[in-house]
Amino acid sequence: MIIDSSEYIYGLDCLKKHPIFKRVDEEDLKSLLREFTLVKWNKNQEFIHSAENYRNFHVIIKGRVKMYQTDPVSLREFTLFILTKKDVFDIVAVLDGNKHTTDFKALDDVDVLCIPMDKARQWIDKHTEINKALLPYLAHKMRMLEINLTDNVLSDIPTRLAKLILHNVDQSSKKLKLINDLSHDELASLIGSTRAVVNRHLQSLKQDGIIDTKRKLTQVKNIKALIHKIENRFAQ
Amino acid sequence: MIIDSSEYIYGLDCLKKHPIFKRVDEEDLKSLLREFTLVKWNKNQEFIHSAENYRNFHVIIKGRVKMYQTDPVSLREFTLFILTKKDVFDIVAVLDGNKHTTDFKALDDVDVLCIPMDKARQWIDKHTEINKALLPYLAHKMRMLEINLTDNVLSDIPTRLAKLILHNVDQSSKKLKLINDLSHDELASLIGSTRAVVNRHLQSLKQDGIIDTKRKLTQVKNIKALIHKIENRFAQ
DNA sequence: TACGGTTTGCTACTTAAGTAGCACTTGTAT
DNA sequence: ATACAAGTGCTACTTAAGTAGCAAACCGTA
Repeated sequence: MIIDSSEYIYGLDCLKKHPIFKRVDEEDLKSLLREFTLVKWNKNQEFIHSAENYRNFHVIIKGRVKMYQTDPVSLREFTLFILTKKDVFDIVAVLDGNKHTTDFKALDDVDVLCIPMDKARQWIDKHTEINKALLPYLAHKMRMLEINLTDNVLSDIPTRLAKLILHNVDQSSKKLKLINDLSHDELASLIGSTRAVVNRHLQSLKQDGIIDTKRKLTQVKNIKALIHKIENRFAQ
Repeated sequence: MIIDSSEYIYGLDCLKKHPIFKRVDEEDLKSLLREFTLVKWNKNQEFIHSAENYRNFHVIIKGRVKMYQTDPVSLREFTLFILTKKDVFDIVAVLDGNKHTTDFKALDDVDVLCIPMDKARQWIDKHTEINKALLPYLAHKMRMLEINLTDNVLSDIPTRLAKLILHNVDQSSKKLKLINDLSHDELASLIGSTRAVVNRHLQSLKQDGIIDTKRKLTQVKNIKALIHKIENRFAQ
């Protein structure tokens, strides 16, 4: 990236505010930024793990990226994370050096800062102070994955769906964030189910007055009832 | 821990060979070891996350510890990891400082090195070189969790069970390790199912000549057929 | 405004996972 | 040696998840 270009200034501004990078010495940050490229992805663009251009490390500046895996037998997809502004990927592949069998897809028009894996690895190796920020970040992701795992393995589909919605309600505005405009197919992929089944249970939530749905838009009307549904699975 | 006690020598020996601690300067390691206590847990002893004595960080020296979560509604348990020699826990709680809703249970008689969470945190903060070993360790666990998640959410139970067995076959000896002597209840907890269902499918694997089971002992007889079962779920 | 692709809503059907219950076996402690 | 707890094998039953297929609604755009 060329110094003092508009991209450079945009990128530097983002990294300075970034929870992982903000404690890095500014000169080191600038040297790192020179290695980055600013890349724009179109909505719905996909990045399959077997592809060549895959071996990069990314910092999301704008938009959502879903990280998912596909079951080779059933061909069904499961979304591990919806990554957004301030997320980085794929940090696991950077750290252990192995190829990840994970695919990525842009859910919006996306801006990412992009750097080859081995350069990222070298930089981390030299600037070990970054580890202090990386470890809590990774720990947080790990914890989310554990919750995801337990919820999705032990609960039935209506409960998984209710939990998915509850976890994505903004506490203050009471509106859905991050997943509000996803299709039923995408929602199904988040809870390991299928379009038809998700639709079935969304209808049921709608009938109970708990949510309101329009095309690609879900809103919560009654959070208390939603929580009650999760906590009293057997009493319905 | 008292310097040069038999416990101390045992502990130092373990840490020196430990993938996470072996690169730490020996004097630093000794100072750390003085803060540790060697604790022995009996087989089947449980550690519930709400309990007080829970706020420690541990290094496993001997035996297996299962890390699991319980669904508060169905009361069914799901095993996230079977931790063993050279594993540490709970590193996530150390790193992000939040309480973990995870429980632990000793599957064998277990020896652990034990240190209060906040002391572990302080020590990591001072000796940042440990992060270089911690990050790949955490990344590896994360990757295992992702595989666990995708497998257990997208596959049917016979496939989950077959994958569980396959992932735990020792490539050279062809014998099951880590899970060979677990009850059907414990196996069920590893794939998010129930005892009766696991038993049903184990019988079917047995009838197909793929495995051989005795009380608390499972052996694989035909790995190729096991793999075939996983890859051809629909052609049976 | 007409077209095609995507998304949604719904019905009917199939199948596998979960549940309950019981008898039998095995290991361990007394 | 006996009693008891834990683990296993099995039957019958219930229910919810997945599948297939179709029609209507919606959106962008030619």
